Amino acid sequence: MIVRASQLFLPTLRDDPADAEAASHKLLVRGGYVRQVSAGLWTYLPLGWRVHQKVVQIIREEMDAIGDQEMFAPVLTPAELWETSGRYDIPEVFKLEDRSGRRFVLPLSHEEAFTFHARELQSYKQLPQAWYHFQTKDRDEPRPKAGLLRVREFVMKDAYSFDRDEAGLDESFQKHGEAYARIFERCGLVFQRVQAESGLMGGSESEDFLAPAAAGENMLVTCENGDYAADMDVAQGVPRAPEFPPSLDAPEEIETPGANTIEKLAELLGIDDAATSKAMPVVKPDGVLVLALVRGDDRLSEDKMLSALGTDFRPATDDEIRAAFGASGGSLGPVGFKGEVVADEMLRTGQFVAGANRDGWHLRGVEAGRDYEARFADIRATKEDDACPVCGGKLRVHTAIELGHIFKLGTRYSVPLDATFLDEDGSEKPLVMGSYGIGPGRVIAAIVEQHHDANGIVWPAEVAPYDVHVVALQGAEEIALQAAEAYSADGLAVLLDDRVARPGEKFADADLIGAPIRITAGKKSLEDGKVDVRNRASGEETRLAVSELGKKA
RNA sequence: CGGGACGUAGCUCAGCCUGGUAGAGCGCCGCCUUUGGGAGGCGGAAGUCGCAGGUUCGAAUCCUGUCGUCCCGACCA
Repeated sequence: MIVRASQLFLPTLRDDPADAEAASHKLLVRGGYVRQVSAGLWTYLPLGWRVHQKVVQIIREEMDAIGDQEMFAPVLTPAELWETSGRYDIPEVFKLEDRSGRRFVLPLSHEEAFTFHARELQSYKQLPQAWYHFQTKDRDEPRPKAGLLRVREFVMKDAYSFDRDEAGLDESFQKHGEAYARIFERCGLVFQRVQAESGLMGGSESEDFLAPAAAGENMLVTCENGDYAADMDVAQGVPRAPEFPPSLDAPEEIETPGANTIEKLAELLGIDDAATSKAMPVVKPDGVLVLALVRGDDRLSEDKMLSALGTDFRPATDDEIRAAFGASGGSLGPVGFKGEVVADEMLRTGQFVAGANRDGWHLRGVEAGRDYEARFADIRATKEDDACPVCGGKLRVHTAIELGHIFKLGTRYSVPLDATFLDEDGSEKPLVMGSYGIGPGRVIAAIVEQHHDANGIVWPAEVAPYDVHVVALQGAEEIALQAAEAYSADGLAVLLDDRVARPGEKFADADLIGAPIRITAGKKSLEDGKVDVRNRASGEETRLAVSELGKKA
């Protein structure tokens, strides 16, 4: 196939768009791949849609390879299904009505619709089943960002598996995880498969596929030795051991004027900040105040705290703090606090400096169990330079893009939507479900984040919009066309730049667009019948006769 | 939803502080010249300065409101 640039809607831009910061955002807009319609709403222009279709095709092939069946469910979904599943009141759900007032939602994923169809599964003999589709998802995101990375409407490949039991689900889950790894490998991505936070809506277990990238929204923790990777929200790094001062038989009050941060406190007392504790009062939805306690050099992980409490929470207000402790933030501690204390595991042993619940005073020698009672849980956030829980190596933290997420849903949807089957023993059981999602648009953004240079995009071969970009310089149009035809005859997609433009402009656009191979036909070609073949990624260039071109070159 | 920034030509921006005939570069159209890394010349088209009020003889400029976009945070099946 040969496409002529002179006929193509390919609006490349010389300048970065003013509102872009992420590399993928800038380059996809500049390269004429996508355009923004409104916040979080994007049109794929011809080149962008070609890349999207390539990613879709890779996903389709790998899903089909594990036996998943492609189908297609509507976007518009009756509200009742969502009320039944309990997801109708999620703030991100777009809601609308038809002319007679019947209510609908625009799904943020299709669990309800697919579970609705799974009601037609009746016997264990039909199981397992796995179905998928590529369909538009709408989400009323509070803050779309970074071009294609977080949008309000996008195509998602979402798959749903239906098994008779947990063992079957484990198998389906594993199969999909392996297919996902193959998909991202074929897309040329560097990624990590990690345990993820299941979230309030999810089931029992979930895993993320994270691609390290400068513009990511997730935090990926990896070991320098490559034997540990986890999402920051659930990572269990091992912090260094504190240098404790000599132990005391009982806590001792000490005046610490102005020391309202851990930094100032450690400096004032001349101690290791890891030998202090930090108190953070939080309030549960029922109004009960709980004291979260972590080591002075640690930060509270809100996700872990959420799991430990089993409920949402918010920071306490200054008034609430004063009422409960008789002191202000900066001098708070667990000793004497009449309420629940959730302390990080790191505070289980040792004596720490803690706030005295008296402004300007602290206690040293505070020991859990002796001086206060606490429920222990892992509530500290893992941080850079923590030790790897597997090998003790150093942990590194990177920003990363969530490429895909696979969930064990269990019976989260089959029970409320009454999707059951008859098992071998004649008993009626709910289907055991998994769900598996990939956003091709986000995959594209991640590829660009990982594959670009100062001049533009450097597409991995399997997802490039065109395999070959032929630059026809003035006078060499005929030989350029021959070169294009040589590749096209081998089944490759060719972009032929036949525009009336100067060489520099064509080269710059070719670099920006990022096809793997660039062919240049110029006046030298008229003399020797050869063209320049340039590798976009390496910059290597060779001269070949037109007769030598094609897949082999 | 909290904090911040920005809305002027297709794009990137200046002008606003200190009110007085709307600007530049790139792009676009025509002609000429040039042609292996975003050339040059001449001529031309193109903006109700986001929108609505207000102040003023006069508002892109000052004030108020509102909408939009981006960034940080919260949120994120």
